[in-house]
Amino acid sequence: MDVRTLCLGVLSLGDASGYEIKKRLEEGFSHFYDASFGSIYPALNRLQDEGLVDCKHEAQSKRPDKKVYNLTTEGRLALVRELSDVPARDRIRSEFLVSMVFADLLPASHVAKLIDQRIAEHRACVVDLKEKEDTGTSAQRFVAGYGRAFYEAAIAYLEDNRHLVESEALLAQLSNDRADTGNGSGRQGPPTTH
Amino acid sequence: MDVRTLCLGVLSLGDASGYEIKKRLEEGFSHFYDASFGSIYPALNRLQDEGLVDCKHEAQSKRPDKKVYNLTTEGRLALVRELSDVPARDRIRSEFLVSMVFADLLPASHVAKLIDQRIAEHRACVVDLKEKEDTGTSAQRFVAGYGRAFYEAAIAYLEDNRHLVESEALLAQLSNDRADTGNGSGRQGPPTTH
DNA sequence: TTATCCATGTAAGAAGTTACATGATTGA
DNA sequence: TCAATCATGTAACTTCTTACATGGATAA
Repeated sequence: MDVRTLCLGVLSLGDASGYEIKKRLEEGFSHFYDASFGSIYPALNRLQDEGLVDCKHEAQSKRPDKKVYNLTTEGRLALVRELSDVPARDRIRSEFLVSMVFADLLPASHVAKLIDQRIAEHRACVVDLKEKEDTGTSAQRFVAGYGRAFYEAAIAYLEDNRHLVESEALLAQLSNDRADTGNGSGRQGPPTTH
Repeated sequence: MDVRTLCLGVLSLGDASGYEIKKRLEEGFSHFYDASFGSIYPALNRLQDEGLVDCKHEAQSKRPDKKVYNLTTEGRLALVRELSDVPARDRIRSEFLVSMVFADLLPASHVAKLIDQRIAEHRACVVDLKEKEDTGTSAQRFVAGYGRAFYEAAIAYLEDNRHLVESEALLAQLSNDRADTGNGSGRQGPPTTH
């Protein structure tokens, strides 16, 4: 799944310019996909070369022409073909979770702050998604609800279990404080693997 | 957060070769990060050039030398510095959710199959993570639990709400069947934006 | 006998981001 | 006056993946 397919998808919901496609992605997809202008504009030009989209120029005063794209029949077929493929597994890159794995290398207060921030962000996402559950197609509401279910579960988990990483970080710190003559690490040696 | 930092992180849990780093990432991080050999080996060489890791060659019969890396003091500092940065937002690429947004372009049976598969995959993940909650550091168990909370919430949501996309797909199909004289799309025109 | 594990590495290519160029309009 | 919105586009760069090269050992 690449930016091209994403553009086709957005266009299947209504004609749009590159600029508008970006906006609609931000509104409807930002929780699980995004794309920059630097990838959208070249993608649209290529889609047009390949006959998957059509484009009408709308002259504007003192601004570049607005190029409003629409799906061709071929484009719609290409989209359906793409969506019919078995979807690749979700790819998640979470720096937050990486930080949590290594929480005992960080000051306990920092870990607490990271978790506070994360909970606040997730609460904001819940509010955002609640609004979206009142708009769009049934499918869009379904996806918004899915997102909300995730954020709410994450908030509950973090609140219930944060002590696990916060107390560990605290212990590691104490151990570091005592270990001024040590190797600079309060951690135990490597876990015996195998 | 890049592969380099990930390598430093894994090494903070114990010395390892590039090959072993890959294995440990698969075991402990695969749900929210991954890396291929093609990125790990060059990363380790660069880290060594920069003095962030050290390396001992272990001769092996009939195989390339095993290069066992360990963090230097500088490397440990670099890791802590990296983890202390405000983490970037999670990046999630979910082809599954994209397919769900456009569910009404697909046959209802296909949508049902996608959801069945997804639920099965998530159940497998839950089993996998439950095991991990019995091993590793407290922080690793915390992260495994976080993952499990997510998958369980996702399963529950999909089971409770799948009818929203499945019936929509069915309706769209019926509408398509009737619209043989139309524009090839059973969809309504673009939603009025603004 | 076929596949998987071990073990490292390179090169080509894909796909994207960031930063820039251009520039009027509008709201705080 | 400063930032944001609208509007498209290019070029340099980063980062990662995929595929390949090499090849013995071991398990199904």
